[in-house]
Amino acid sequence: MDNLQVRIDKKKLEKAAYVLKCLAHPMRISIIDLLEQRNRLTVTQLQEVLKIEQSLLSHHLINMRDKGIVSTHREGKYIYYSLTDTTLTEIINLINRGKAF
Amino acid sequence: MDNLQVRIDKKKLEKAAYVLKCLAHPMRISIIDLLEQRNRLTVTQLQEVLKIEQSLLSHHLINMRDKGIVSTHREGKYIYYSLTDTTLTEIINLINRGKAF
DNA sequence: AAAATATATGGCCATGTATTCATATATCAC
DNA sequence: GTGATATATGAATACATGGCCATATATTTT
Repeated sequence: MDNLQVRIDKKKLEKAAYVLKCLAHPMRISIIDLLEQRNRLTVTQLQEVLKIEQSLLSHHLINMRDKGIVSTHREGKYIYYSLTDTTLTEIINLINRGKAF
Repeated sequence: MDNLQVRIDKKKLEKAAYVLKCLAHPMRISIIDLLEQRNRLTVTQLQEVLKIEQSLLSHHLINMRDKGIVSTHREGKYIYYSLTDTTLTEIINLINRGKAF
């Protein structure tokens, strides 16, 4: 009568941890919040709001892109970033309400 | 006309990142999944299912407790762990569906 | 009280992450 | 093409984290 087990398979656990690791940073949460409001933003636009160094922002964005959280689209000299998955904003919204946060 | 800004205050951003960091690990996600199923479990019970070294599990649990994700209750020689916030399981459920994961 | 069981703690090491700085590349304006 | 702007990259460093081992503490059992 002890059929307790983890219901999420190993691959999914690892992917989830991998992506969550990416959410787990104030600046990246901010980026998600901003992209939720505007759908797409350039690095410069993000930089203006976040007031951080260009290369640091770039590192964060590329980190997020590598993990599939955001996608990019070039238009001339600008590169637009946008969210790939609304799940992310739902998570952020949950966090905004949860008492553990 | 550029009233774009981060809608989450700094304190909350930091707390959220802090807690998310804790979710961002396969073993800890597993622990949350198990606690969702049984409400409360001892370290030994978790250990049996997870099949990991005792001290490692203890480190993870204490990490989670420090971050307010789980709470403990001693009964004799056993210590029961349980989730403090259903938000966490909602997040795990979202992850299980989100395409980014 | 001694032994057994359950859990926590602390040191160590390897690895991962965040940040900064300097530099590279791509595109645009002239 | 030159210079300016937008973005990425890579090295260096500091710091955090995960895992392992040995040991400590608390409680129960004998």
